Amino acid sequence: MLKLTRKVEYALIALRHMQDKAPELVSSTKEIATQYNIPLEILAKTLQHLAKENIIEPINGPRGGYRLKAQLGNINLVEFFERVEGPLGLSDCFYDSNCLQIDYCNIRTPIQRINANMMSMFRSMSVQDVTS
Amino acid sequence: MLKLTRKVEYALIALRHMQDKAPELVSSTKEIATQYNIPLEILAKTLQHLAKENIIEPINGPRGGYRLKAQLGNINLVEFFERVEGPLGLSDCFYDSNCLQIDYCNIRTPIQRINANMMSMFRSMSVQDVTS
DNA sequence: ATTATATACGACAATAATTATCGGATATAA
DNA sequence: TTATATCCGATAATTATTGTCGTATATAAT
Repeated sequence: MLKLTRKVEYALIALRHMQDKAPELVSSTKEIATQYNIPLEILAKTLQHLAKENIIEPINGPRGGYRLKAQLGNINLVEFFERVEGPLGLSDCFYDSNCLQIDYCNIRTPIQRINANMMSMFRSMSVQDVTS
Repeated sequence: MLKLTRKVEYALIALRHMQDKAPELVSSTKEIATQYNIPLEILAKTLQHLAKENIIEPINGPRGGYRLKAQLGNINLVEFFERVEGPLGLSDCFYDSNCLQIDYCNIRTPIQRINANMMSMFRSMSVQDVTS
């Protein structure tokens, strides 16, 4: 409960890895997977996803890989989580409503309040706060 | 990702239900399950758990059920979540360490910082903030 | 005492979410 | 032309969550 997914963790590890290099240098999936002991194929998917989101830039071919494209300081953590994993919320009744309790639920409003607190906490931090 | 479990939600629904009654009145599992459309057996387990945790008091036999025992204002949400679901954290490397990345991980410290923020946010609210 | 209704609880099953794998395609530097 | 890299859909395995079943125990009402 209340955990990050591996995908998000792998994404952050990779971004921090790239951030630690000079900006023009390229990091390959294999290089990152090896260094941090991450399954290659999963990391590959994750990086492809980040590339589609224009957070990193892919370089094809041999000696290719990825390098940072977006300003990590401009992406807050709610935005980042949602771009990597989709809609965010303590309960899914906040963005999707096939919940059996929804018609009678007596905690929806208070949970929504707590959810707002959580969101605003994550929104107050940027990806760069994790990668520096 | 970052969701509450149903078990926690059911527990909060039940606690709020009890809180809405005069303190000496008893609520049965069936009554709550019916009213909020919660699977009876699961709710039963959840309430047994809350009883073991001394958060509610069981009354056996016909016309039995449960009523509040603890002061909900004195239980903060981190404590509550942990008493219902066990150890809490954005990643499980904070309380259990068979993570393949742990030796090389470059985001452990920053994630721990964010985790601390999240904890302190949840610690600043009590169960009563949800049930009132 | 007997019965009906309630909690107690271990074992198990189903479902859903997450994590991981496979196969083959395209791009490009050497 | 070849080797190395990204790209990407389909699928499999694993784990976590959610739900079910069967049976035991407690007790109020009759």
